[in-house]
Amino acid sequence: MMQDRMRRQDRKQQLLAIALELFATKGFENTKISDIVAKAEVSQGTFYWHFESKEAICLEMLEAGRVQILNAIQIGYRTTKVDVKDSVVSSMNIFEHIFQFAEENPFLMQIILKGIHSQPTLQAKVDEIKTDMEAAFAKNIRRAKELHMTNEHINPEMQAVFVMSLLEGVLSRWLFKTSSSSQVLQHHSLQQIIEETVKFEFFGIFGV
Amino acid sequence: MMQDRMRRQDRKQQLLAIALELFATKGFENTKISDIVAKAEVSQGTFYWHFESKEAICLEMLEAGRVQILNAIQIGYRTTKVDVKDSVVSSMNIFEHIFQFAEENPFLMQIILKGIHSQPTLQAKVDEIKTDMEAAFAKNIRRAKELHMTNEHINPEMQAVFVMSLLEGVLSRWLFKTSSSSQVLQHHSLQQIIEETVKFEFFGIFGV
DNA sequence: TTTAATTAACTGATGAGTCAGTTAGGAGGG
DNA sequence: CCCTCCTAACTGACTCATCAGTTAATTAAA
Repeated sequence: MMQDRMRRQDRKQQLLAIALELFATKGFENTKISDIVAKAEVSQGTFYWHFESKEAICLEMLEAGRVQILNAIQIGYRTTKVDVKDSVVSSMNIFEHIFQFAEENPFLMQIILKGIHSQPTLQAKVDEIKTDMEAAFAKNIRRAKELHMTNEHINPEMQAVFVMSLLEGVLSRWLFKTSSSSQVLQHHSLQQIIEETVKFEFFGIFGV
Repeated sequence: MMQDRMRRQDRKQQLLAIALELFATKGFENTKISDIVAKAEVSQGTFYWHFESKEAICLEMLEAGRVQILNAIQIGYRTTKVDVKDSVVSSMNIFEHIFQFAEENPFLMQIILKGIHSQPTLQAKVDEIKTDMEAAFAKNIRRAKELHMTNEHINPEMQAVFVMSLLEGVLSRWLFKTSSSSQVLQHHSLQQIIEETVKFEFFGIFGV
């Protein structure tokens, strides 16, 4: 038929976008190349003209996502903190940016949060992204410690693990609204969720 | 060959144990029925005499695991709390029991933490287990609130989300030692990890 | 002699990746 | 402005390995 021939990059982007959506909604294993090409209305050969393999397209979109996410976090960090209040505000900013990013890129975030445990190479890439995010948090906490805004005895790397865990858990439950688990977050606005999470991050269960 | 014919339950348990290990280490998708029966040194037909399908064996072992986990949590709860200190100690107990359980049942915990996102039915079962765990946490926090040991304004269900997120994150990083991500926990004893986590749970980043 | 437990060879669907051929559309020459 | 010619982009039917699940025959034990 060949009614709409595209420029190389356009078709590639189209296939990447479709694959991203299908991988996120149906899962990597349950997405056939034939599903992707059907949605793009091209033949299977076209897919393999643009991409080496099923793994290759996934790796490419994860790498693109990694860059985007780190960028979103960096933006959130652009605040000079001098006291506890600033620190809380800064943390809120980061969470807000990440949640906003997740809202704009739900498919990417779903893939990262679920992982692709059946494919070691792909899971390694997912882990790389998570590690990068955690490192960004650690850096921020280290800075807060240097400014004597936290307890002297804390280990920033360990606190980063806690913060990252918190983020992953809350983001998952917020993003996978369909899931039967944890309807709690449905009754709260995004702003409330972020506020409560950051409050917990700083003051724990006993609150302020 | 038929050198060792077993009683029904014995063979079933053997296959369940082997499947559990393989599903945890190689993943559900990457484990063939032929892998399972090879390790058990029986033929493929034997597998299907004991189990309806690959999904069925997995569902059965998840249900068995669910019962065990909830039991482990209940044990941890057997403390009467009257003040903040008791509450912290109780929380430590629960975490200790769960970590101990995870140490004794690493394969089960690995499956639950990773999820089986490619199989909706199985993932639903995993979600069920997580929801049950979260509900157990919520119950404990609700009790603490009733005893006026927490801020009046907290939402126990939401706090449970935070605690569960914390647990999932820390447990994953502790259990998947091989993973390149988060070497931090390697430098700490289990006791230290639990202590730090519970401290964060109650007092947040600013510590005591 | 019955039946619970097992075997080994089989089927059938599935889906990633291949390949020989086809066509749109732009570059360059006349 | 038209006519080649080239090749990037594309087609669709094909291959081939893989693996969940089946079945008819066989055997240990009660």
